[in-house]
Amino acid sequence: MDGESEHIDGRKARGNKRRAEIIDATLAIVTRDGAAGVTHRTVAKQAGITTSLSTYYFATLDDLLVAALSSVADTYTTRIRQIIDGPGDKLRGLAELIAESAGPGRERALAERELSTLAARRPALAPVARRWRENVAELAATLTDDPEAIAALVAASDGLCTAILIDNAPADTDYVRRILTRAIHAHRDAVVS
Amino acid sequence: MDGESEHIDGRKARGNKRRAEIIDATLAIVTRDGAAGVTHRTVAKQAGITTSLSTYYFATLDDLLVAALSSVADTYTTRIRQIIDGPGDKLRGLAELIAESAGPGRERALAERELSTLAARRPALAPVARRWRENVAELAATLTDDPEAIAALVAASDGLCTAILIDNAPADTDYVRRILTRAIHAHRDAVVS
DNA sequence: GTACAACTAGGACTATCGTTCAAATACATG
DNA sequence: CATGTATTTGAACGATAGTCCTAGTTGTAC
Repeated sequence: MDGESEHIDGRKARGNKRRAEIIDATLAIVTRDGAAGVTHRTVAKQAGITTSLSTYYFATLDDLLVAALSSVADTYTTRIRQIIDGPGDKLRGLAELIAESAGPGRERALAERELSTLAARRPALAPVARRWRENVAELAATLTDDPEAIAALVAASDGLCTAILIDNAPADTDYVRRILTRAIHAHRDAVVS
Repeated sequence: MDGESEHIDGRKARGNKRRAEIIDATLAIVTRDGAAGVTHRTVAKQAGITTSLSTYYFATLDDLLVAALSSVADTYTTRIRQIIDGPGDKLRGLAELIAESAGPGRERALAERELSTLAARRPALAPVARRWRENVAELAATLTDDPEAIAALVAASDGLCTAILIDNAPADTDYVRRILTRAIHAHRDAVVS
């Protein structure tokens, strides 16, 4: 709550490596057992360290969850920014990113969703959880000026991820791209009715 | 797993009232503290009963969570079916339902999302969690034959709920309806590019 | 080397968890 | 009333949780 919370985050150089290890272990746990499985003990065992060492770097479990969610969000932010700044078909890039949730990226996407849901309860997680949506919105903003089209694309992206994760929906890139396109490019005539 | 699991579910008439009370208490807990806050003890205290009575009706915590999620899903199923069978503008009805997530229905929608996310881990919850999407798809099927349009509407509905719950996005009914319309009614020309 | 801060280990304290159990109570049926 | 079943209680067991504490180790600046 107060300024004292930094005295743990800002250790020295060597400690940051440990921090990263602990965060990775946390994500492995979220991946395998869900956010509910994250405890100082399980994380420590996963990381091959003692329990107290985990509390040394993350005084409370919340600190640890915030750090883990931030790490996942950073990964997605980087990926989307590559798509935005890249030369190719941005919608297709986004579609590929989404479609990954069905394959190798499933566990990571699941972890992200789990932590995002957690964010609805813990204010500290909220701003981090919002980043994914903001990034997609930014990508959409390069394709259209219509704010509703942007909102539609963000909603479609999120809904498609859910469909893939929860519903095991088909995750063909072209298919995903067509649905994304549908959201962002709608004729005015069609919208009226 | 075996047939023995029914010997608790199918008590007598009086017991079903208790069951309903316990489920309501569970939803109240999920609403207030999230799914992680659901324990036999917290539920029992919320319901004003003893802990062992909660285990009497729901032998395991999973049983209780399944029952709670089923209860929420039933509510939504009923609402959507009213919209489908009703006379009015179905898309508007859906938009109203979604927009409710910002107001009085927020807690309930949050509970549903929380339990749905849980479903990704617990197979017992998965079929129940799928119902909401199937219902929306059924509604969409009354408006179009295009399977991609149906998928797009389901994705948009889900994404809009998320936006409202996590992002505190605007929840104006007309606004929501316009975005839904955009998903289901897209011109072929627009889709191409 | 000495001193000081960063880091690590191991254990302990208290709390709460899921679940079980034997005993009590309520209720219906005879 | 008697009897059996459904319901309810209160307590308990073993397991695990978050967090804290003390002592030991490592690394670095002087």
